[in-house]
Amino acid sequence: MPYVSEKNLGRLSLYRRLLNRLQAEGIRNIYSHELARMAGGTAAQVRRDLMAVGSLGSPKRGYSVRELIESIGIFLDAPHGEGAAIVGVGNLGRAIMAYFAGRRPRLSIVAAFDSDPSKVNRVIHGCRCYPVEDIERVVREEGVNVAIITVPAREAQATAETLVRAGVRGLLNFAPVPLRVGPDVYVEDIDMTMALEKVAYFARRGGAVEEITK
Amino acid sequence: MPYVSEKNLGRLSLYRRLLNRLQAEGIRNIYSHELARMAGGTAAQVRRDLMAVGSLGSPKRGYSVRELIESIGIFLDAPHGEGAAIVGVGNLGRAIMAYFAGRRPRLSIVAAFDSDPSKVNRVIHGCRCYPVEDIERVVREEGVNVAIITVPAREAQATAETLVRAGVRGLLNFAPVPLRVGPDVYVEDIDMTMALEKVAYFARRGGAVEEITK
DNA sequence: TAGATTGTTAATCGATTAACAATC
DNA sequence: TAGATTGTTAATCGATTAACAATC
Repeated sequence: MPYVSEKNLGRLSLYRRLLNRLQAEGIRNIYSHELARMAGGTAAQVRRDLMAVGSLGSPKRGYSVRELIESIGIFLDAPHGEGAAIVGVGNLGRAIMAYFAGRRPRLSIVAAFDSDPSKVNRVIHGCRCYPVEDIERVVREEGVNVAIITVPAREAQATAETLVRAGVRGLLNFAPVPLRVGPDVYVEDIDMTMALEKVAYFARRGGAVEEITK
Repeated sequence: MPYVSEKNLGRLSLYRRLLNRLQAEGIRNIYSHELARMAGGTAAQVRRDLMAVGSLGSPKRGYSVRELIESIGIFLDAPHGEGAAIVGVGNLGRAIMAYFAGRRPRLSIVAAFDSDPSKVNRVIHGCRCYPVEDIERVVREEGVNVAIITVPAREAQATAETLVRAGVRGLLNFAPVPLRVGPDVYVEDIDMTMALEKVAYFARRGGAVEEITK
């Protein structure tokens, strides 16, 4: 399987969503420059990205929407679907659970954890909430490989360590602190404060600096 | 004022947060390699980033924590503070309002908008909720320059256009669609689906690919 | 065929990393 | 002074962009 960079991968995820919309509209074929316009990139970049997943375009008809969705799926998705855990069922945690609920059958949140006894054992957005003491047991039992961290900053590092100990190898971190984990664990940070400060800064400076996928 | 890239700027935002914590602990000076370890980067990179804001380190004592916080602030913050608007007061919108509520005096959410009449005119997390019809009026009156978009995907583009018409020059977009705006408007996308798919992919591939600020 | 698009290679660009003299 | 750290320049790296022959 070929190597793709993080940026490539992000764009593939975006392309798939756009392609799904096109398919729903009954569109069967698409040229690289059309997809580029929708995604906010260049045609050459789209072609390069698609090459990475083994694209099969033709100069006459461009790419088959159906085939692209399929090959991106083979590339991106786990063969038999994947279940994620979420730790921290506060405002943000619940919003994220609602966001992902019933959206992607191949990548869904299958277990939630919180230290607050009043939240434990309830079912929130269709997902059972366990006490944090059960992280290791449930993660192992469910074979969970990725987790979302939405706990307060001061608990984030300990939470990450518990998850990694239980076998998690990918973390999506919403806590505004860098996590220290081993090199075999992939961490993606979503730092909303940083994002808003960036927006405010560049808005003052007069916009520009086209951002495609970041 | 010197130019900094988006990545530079993001790291500055992170450094400031780390420095604030150090200051609270009574630490007065710090070396580049110490800050680098906390932020997950290299000492050389930290020095380069700090140079951009006019750092004044000394080989003997490193950098003054107080001075760094001050010069990053001068660089990052609007001179007289800045108010942001948020459009879409659903689960995610409310969570984000809670997240930013009372946290940063220099960058706070001052107005919320929703099309649902049952939400309009209520005060949510200390912030008044207006009908979307009032966006142009309120944004102009409050001098709002940046906005957060948490509306459903199909409404995102129209929302962005309304905001830009009202004078907004920076958008933080949580809707999973690329926004088409003029080159004088800065857009930062936070795409949670893409983020989770990336984590799942690289977790399967066996982690690695150190991410510092993304 | 003619013409637009594809796959692929070469040139460009920008950011990170390495190196090192200047400094306290 | 000796030694670690700083500011700054040069080398490296990787990704994007431009170019173009091959294709339908």
